[in-house]
Amino acid sequence: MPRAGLSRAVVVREGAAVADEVGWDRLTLAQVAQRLGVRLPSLYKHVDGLDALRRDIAVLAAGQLGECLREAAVGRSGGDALRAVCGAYRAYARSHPGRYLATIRAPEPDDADLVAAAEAILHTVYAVLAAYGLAGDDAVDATRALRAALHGFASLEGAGGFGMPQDVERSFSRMVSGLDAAFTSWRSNGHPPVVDGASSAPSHNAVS
Amino acid sequence: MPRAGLSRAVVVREGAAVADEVGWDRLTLAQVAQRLGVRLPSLYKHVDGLDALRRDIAVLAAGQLGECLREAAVGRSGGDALRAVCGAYRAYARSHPGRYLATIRAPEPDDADLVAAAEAILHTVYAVLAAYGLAGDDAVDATRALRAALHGFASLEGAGGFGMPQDVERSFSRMVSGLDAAFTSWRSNGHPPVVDGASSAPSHNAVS
DNA sequence: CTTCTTGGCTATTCCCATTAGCTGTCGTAC
DNA sequence: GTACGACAGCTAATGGGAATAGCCAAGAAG
Repeated sequence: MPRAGLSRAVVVREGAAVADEVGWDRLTLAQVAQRLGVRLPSLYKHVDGLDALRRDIAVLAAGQLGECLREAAVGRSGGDALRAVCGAYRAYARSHPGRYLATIRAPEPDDADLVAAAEAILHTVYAVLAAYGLAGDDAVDATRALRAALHGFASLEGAGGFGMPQDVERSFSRMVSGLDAAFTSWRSNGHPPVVDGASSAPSHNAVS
Repeated sequence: MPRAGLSRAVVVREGAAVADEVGWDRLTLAQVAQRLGVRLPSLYKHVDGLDALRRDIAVLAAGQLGECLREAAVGRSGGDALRAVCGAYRAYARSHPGRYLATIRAPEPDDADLVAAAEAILHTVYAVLAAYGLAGDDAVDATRALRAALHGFASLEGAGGFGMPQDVERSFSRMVSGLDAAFTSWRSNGHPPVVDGASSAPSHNAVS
């Protein structure tokens, strides 16, 4: 019975690799064990089951993503920084699709490590937005819009949702330009309430 | 052995309900069968397994979402229509979280029904964008940005990603206003390439 | 060398998806 | 009204993954 030299870090790293290759939702302990040349139950000596492994991968990924964003932002500001951060975000999502999806799940409030990693990302984003003169509630709204646009783009791209032949790079570049323009004139006035679909007209179809 | 009166439509409807309640990724044939008062293998008389059920739910959901968007857009134009459509999109995602996620997966090109449902949605979006004078490649880019923003917002909201106390309604309204402004001045010039995170600086961390 | 810790193992249980084959039911033809 | 055939739902069985319990040897500590 030669020792395999496992550790939590090794298992998590391999789990992240598996997630990137087969997809976040198809991540399986069996696959991780096989690739480590070990029987499945052995993993339980290092990780508390599949859910715990997912959480650990999320911590790893959030840390890596945060580091990528920080490196992209450093030394730049304004639209320059925004472009760099957006590009780094998309690059990470493309190169590590499994890890990337791991970063989306909201952390449990009592999960200190994951919360810290998420806050590091937020910190970089706030720094970028500060160059636009945004702070407080304005910054919160802008951050949400930025995250939505970036995550939506990365997520749809990863799911193969951009089927049309037009250049995806250009679409992304234009979206980022739109964000830049929006943040440049990001004032709190004149935002009429959005009409809710359900109340805008009686529904004839079977949506319950 | 009293007949349960099942049919493909009934199974798919119940599957959609289960997906909304327990989550798209936790959808299980066993749960659907139990709620229909039937043994699991009986479902195979109406549906070709779990993957096929997921596809059928996707068709159902895409049709419903498309109908909601169409109803929201009818009789409006410009920013008015944009607001209504965005609101309807988010309302659907909130009220049917499981079905909603089903609509994201890109349809197989040979899946006529699903492609048709997706194109119906696209048709409504194009109609809205036409009021901004957008067509051709401009419309494609704008559509991608719109879908990214809407999907990202809905997805993050559904995942509990907006943890801060600030009003989410207002954040959404402001994002839609940003889209409106962006589409109003959506010209094809002056979009410098986005800097890729990996090439912007040597990476010190272990991202592979 | 002895001892204790512990990493990896086998064995087992449970749950879900899937397939094979049986049987009772219901619509239909006569 | 009865016989028949299609078929809906069933039981049984297989395979795979997650998780737990308990064994046993490797390797460090003394």
